[in-house]
Amino acid sequence: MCYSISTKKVSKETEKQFKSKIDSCIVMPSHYHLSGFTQPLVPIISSIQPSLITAYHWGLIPDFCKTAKEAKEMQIKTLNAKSETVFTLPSFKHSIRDKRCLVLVDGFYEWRTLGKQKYPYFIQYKDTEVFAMGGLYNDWVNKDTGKTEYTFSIITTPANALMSKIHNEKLRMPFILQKGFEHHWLTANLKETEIVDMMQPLSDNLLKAYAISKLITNKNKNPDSPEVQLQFEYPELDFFDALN
DNA sequence: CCAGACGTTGTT
DNA sequence: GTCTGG
DNA sequence: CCAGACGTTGTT
DNA sequence: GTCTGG
Repeated sequence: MCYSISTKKVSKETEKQFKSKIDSCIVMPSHYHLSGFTQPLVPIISSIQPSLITAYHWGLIPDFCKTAKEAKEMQIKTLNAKSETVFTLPSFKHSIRDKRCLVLVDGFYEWRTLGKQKYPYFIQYKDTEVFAMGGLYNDWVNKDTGKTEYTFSIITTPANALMSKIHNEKLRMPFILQKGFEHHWLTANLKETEIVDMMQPLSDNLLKAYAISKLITNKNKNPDSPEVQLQFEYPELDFFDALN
C-alpha cells in the first residue's frame, strides 16, 4: 500500500511535464513527508480538468456518507484502493469509471521488516523527479454546511520485485504511471478492460530505493525536513543483503 | 425483512 | 495490550 | 501504516 | 445508495 509520500519537488517546473497549469487558487502543497492519516492536501490532476494541477485531501469520501463525522471516519479507510476490487466496492465503483486522477509526488516511503525491526525506505522514479500515481477522487458535499470536500484515494497493485524486497510483508505498491503515459489514465469513456489493463505494477527497473533514518517517525523532531530523505546505513541490513 | 457497513493489509 | 498522533 | 504513550494536578 | 449478515 502507500500511506506516506513526498511532494517537495512538485512545482512550477511540473507544469511542462504534465502539460497542465497550476490552479491559481491553491498554494502548492510542497512537503518532504506527508502522512495520509492526517488527510493532507496533495497535488493532483483530475480527469474532469486534465489541464489543471490542483490540490485534494487524501482519503476519499464516498457520496453515501451523510455527516462530517461519518466522512472523517471513512477517510482513514480509503487512503488506498486495491486495483483488484475498485470496480465492485461501494466506496470506489463510481469513481473508477469517471473520476480518475493523477497524484503528483516525487517519492514515497515504505517499511522493510527484518526480524523485529522495521527499516524505512525512500522510493523514487529513476529518471524523473516528479511522477504520478494513479488515483480516484470524489467531490463530497457536506449537507449541513453546504461545503464541498475534495478528496482522493491512491490505487495499489501487487508489489514488483523491488517493492517485494522492501515492503516484504504486505507485498503491495502504489499504482505508478509510466513516464510519458500519465494522461492515458485520465482519458474519458474508457472501457473497464482498458482501465484494468492499465493498473499493473510498474516495472521495477524504473524505480530506485534506499534505506533512510528513523527520523520519519521521530515524534520529537519534524519529519517534514530534507534530512528525512537522506540515505542511511544500517550495518545489519547491508550484512543481510550481502548474504541474500 | 432490518440494520449497519461501506477500507487496507495479513493472520488466526 | 490498546489507543493516539503524525 | 509506525512509534510512543499509557496519569494527576496546576503552571508557564 | 447498495450490499451483507443475521
